[in-house]
Amino acid sequence: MTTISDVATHAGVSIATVSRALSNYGRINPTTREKVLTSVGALHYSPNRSARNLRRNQTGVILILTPNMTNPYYASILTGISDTATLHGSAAFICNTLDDQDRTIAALDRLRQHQADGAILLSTDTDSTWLDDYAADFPLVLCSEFLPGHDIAHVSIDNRAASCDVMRYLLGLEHTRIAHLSADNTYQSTLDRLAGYRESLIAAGITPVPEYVVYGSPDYSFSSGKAAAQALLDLSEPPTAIFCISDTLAMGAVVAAQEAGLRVPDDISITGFDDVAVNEVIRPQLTTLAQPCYALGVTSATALFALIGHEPTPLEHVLDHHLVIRQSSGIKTVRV
Amino acid sequence: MTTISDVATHAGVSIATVSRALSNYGRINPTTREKVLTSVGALHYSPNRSARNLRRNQTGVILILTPNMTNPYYASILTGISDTATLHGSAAFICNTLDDQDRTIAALDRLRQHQADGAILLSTDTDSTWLDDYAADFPLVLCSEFLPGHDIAHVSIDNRAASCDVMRYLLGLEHTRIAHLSADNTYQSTLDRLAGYRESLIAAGITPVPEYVVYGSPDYSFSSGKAAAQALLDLSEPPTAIFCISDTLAMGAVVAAQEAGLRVPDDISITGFDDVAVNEVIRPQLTTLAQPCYALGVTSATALFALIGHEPTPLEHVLDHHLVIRQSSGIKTVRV
DNA sequence: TTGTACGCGTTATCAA
DNA sequence: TTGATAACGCGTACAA
Repeated sequence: MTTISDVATHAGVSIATVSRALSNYGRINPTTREKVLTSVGALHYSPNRSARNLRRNQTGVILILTPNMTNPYYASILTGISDTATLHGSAAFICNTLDDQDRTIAALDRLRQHQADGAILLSTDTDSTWLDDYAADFPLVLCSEFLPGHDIAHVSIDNRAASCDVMRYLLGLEHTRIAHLSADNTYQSTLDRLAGYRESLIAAGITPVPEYVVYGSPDYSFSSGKAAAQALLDLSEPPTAIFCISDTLAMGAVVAAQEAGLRVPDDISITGFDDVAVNEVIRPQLTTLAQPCYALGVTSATALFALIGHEPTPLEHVLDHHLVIRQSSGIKTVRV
Repeated sequence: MTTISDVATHAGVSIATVSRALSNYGRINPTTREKVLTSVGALHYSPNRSARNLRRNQTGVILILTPNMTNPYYASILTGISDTATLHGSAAFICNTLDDQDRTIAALDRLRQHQADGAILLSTDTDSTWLDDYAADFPLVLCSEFLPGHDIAHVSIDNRAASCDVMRYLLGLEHTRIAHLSADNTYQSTLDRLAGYRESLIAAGITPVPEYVVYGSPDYSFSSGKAAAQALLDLSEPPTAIFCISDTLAMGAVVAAQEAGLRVPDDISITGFDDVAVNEVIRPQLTTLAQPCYALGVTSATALFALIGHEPTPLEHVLDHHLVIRQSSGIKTVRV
């Protein structure tokens, strides 16, 4: 293990000089600096981060907590965060929490242990009130999801408005029997999308049908989407459009419709949410509400570094969304 | 920031006693121990990892380097690694390298900087000879891919044998015009699968047709698979079966075939590789060669911790694979 | 059984 | 412009 004093000896200077040469702190003779850097190269020296962190009381590391890597929705967000971290001279390390509270807490405890400067959470159930304790003491940003009424910084789209956009589109296609394929979790986004759905129906003068609201699994699995959609199609008066709150659920709905002998979008319209990359794989291609994933990542990380640097930053960041119209939706046709 | 001496003061003992109470080092009076633990709880004390790491010269962190999070193939591997790390009292942090050499090197430099005890690489191009330098100095394990002829620990299946299994299956279905949809990278797995394909043809007395070997993008993208498959279907004598070296490529091939008006598997058989979870989404469901992803992760992590602890561990771990027969393949039928 | 004191490798203050 | 030196918080010989 080569240390700073090895370099000092090799270069014939003091450790203070080596440190200065490396961190550009204070004035230093360019010639000395060169000499030091040569020694650094010759000895393959890298500063010991533990020692540096101990002294500086900061780590140059941020943590990203994600419930599952399977969800393609996170891919661009993670890239956005990583890129921004690099720009700030930090590393972004991802922790796979698998939606397990013990793992989540274990990861967040790394903050208390001075092993990371801050953390970004990629999913937050609305009952995670214990988060307040961490947010009070450490830089924390919630990405995509957040806890209303809590003073924790968060970045997301306006899910209610986005939901209304989807509904405006479907209503414009003359659909009146519109179902909502939600998920069995308490994410704020889930609640907001449901609220937007209900509001839009009422605003259009349509009485919401309770049977038209069904739920997939908490993690939006394909099979749960398929099952929930099948239940809808088995109704005596099935919907002519299904508004799904994730692309994976929508894929399940598409397959359910096809297996029921229905053509998408001729017989039934199906829309997704998020616009994940896998969408290109499924046929028909999904009409979906696109989230600005990369920007969500960048914005979250930027806010986090502001918190870390004790710079002012708003508690709430709302990013723009847009509807992407593809093949899985169309104007309502009369059944033969 | 509460430190060990705060706890010592609060408990009315010395810092040595606090340290002993926490790390179970040496003899300590149970009563004193209780007293200390009470103070620890009251003060919400957590040891400063930087200080501890500096002193112990180890971090309790391993790094996982992954080229892209989009690839569902990695999901179970990552879980296997994380679970094993937890068992060893370590945390597994994931670095998104995006297949970028600078990012990869930056991540690996964390080892030299004493910010991680070891690393697992989830993809390795065969020209990454600079890896030897790191492997010589630090615990390193290659998962799924490896560099033949280099002394770096690795865990994978026998790709050549797996390829032969796929071919034996297709040949048993009486296919003779079998194409190979490979990828434009130099992964050892890619080369091995191609070798198994060629060998099997020759062993079956079939002369390999150069036009039947086509290439998708280095990262196995859906669209590249679709394009490559289209080229195959445009041949004057198109294949009756396409052996793809990834599920994503196979999905592309399926769509290409369908758009060309072919039925899968009636008109053409298509097989994938890996058996990633998204497979349940695509119809027809893919026949594919399943890799033991979770076990690959567990085995890699176990080997890494052996290296970290200077325990003996074989350089090469070969895990079992198996063929999963689903809907995308069938017996060769005569075209009408 | 407990406490004192040194050192891990840095950074940063202060004096030269 | 440089060097000596005191922290940073913890673990652990060694002494008590």
